[in-house]
Amino acid sequence: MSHSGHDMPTDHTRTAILSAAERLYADRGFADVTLRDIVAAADVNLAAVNYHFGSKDELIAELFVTRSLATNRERLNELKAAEAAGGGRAAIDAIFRALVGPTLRGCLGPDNERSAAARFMIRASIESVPPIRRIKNREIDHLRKFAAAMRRSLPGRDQVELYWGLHFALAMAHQTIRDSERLIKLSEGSCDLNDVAGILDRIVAVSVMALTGGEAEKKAPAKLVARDAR
Amino acid sequence: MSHSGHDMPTDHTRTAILSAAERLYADRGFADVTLRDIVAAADVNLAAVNYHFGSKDELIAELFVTRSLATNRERLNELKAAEAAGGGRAAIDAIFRALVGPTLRGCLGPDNERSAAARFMIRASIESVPPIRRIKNREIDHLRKFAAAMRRSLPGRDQVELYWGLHFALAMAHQTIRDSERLIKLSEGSCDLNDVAGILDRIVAVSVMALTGGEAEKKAPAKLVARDAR
DNA sequence: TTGCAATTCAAACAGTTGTATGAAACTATG
DNA sequence: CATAGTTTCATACAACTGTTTGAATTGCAA
Repeated sequence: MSHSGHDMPTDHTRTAILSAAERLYADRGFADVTLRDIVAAADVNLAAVNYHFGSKDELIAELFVTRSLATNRERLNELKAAEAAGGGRAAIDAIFRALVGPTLRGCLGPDNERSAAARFMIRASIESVPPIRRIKNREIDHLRKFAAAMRRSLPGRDQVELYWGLHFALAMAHQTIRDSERLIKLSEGSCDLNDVAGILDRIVAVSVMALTGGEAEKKAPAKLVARDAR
Repeated sequence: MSHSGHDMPTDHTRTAILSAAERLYADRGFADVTLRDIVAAADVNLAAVNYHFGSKDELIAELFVTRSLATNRERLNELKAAEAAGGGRAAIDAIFRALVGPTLRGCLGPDNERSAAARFMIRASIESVPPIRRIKNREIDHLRKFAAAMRRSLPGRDQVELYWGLHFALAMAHQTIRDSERLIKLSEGSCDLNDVAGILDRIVAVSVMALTGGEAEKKAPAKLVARDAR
């Protein structure tokens, strides 16, 4: 069989390249990972990359598209669930949780398979390499769905405030993943980066406060100050 | 004259290389800027880089060290001023302002000279290139001074909370600089990235809230919700 | 001017990159 | 078995990287 060759049940070489490339890119960034590094890690021939993917850029693009769709699906699932539970209007903290939870759990969690995938996405969001830049415009449309959910959740708020809240939530989550090393060194280990649920609570709580401001927090989204004692 | 050659009054070639490199690195990142790009922009000979700096890495290192010292000095000046004004204990919002203000103004402000310098520093904090990685450990010591100031400002707080506050403040500032384009696109221009003072107020206000939690905000650090109408 | 060091320059260097090639090895059908 | 199609492999290629070289050019002092 395999006349067209894009869905062989066990396309060993292809998947070996994909997972090796994802892990290497996640660990060392796009800049200093060469095709020869990838094929060495995957234990396949150099020409296999161009044979199966056409070019290095197309390999990166396929990696990014796959993971991007998976992450977006996961986030939207959480969002839909939250909106269904709230009868069309999700609580604002649930929206933030759906937005940053999947990536945060993926990057900081113990599962190493997911970790490579999530860290790859963080790399992709930072190091702007051409094949990814071309695709990444779709992410705006994805975020717009969260902005819409926030509008439904807090209909009174100025939209600008909502955008800033979204922006800050993503900022805190991404920086925590990207630069966790600095936080650990700075705090000399007293900030526990393994407590993913705690970190998620913390980021969500600050994001909610950024929106609800000094007002009485109506929904008691998370126990912020009581959290640190862990 | 010029026997040792490190302080010629008008070392045209050297400074031309430095400023061209800084601008290119700031705009396009370290990955895809070659020495030939730099010398073309600076309008000097290719060999000049190795003659004046020894190697590409040493050029990057000099650029980073210079800007890093300048930024740190600027931040510490603001911090000292705030602590002096408060009699040894700066207000927490003033500490945050000293921490993220210089970079934020430098990157988002209208001044193009400073802009290249500040955006270069952001690049350096993201794309981890070897010559910079070796130096960047000192930044921890620099941040420690701000952690100490925060401890003096809020002596009751758990230190872990302070570290997270510091971390989140930097996260919001950096992401705002790095990914301002996405925020503009997402908000369809309704988030005004030219209002640097407003953005600074906003980041400081959220950072303070992250620390002071749901309690009554004792110092009314900034008018958060009233800001957006501009 | 002469002489000498500092600087600039064009050219070439060795190494690495992504990609292409054509022969070999494999796979499964006739 | 034979044969056609797919996949692998070693190897070569052209382009580009940072760096070096040695000859020109400059600038200034004696």
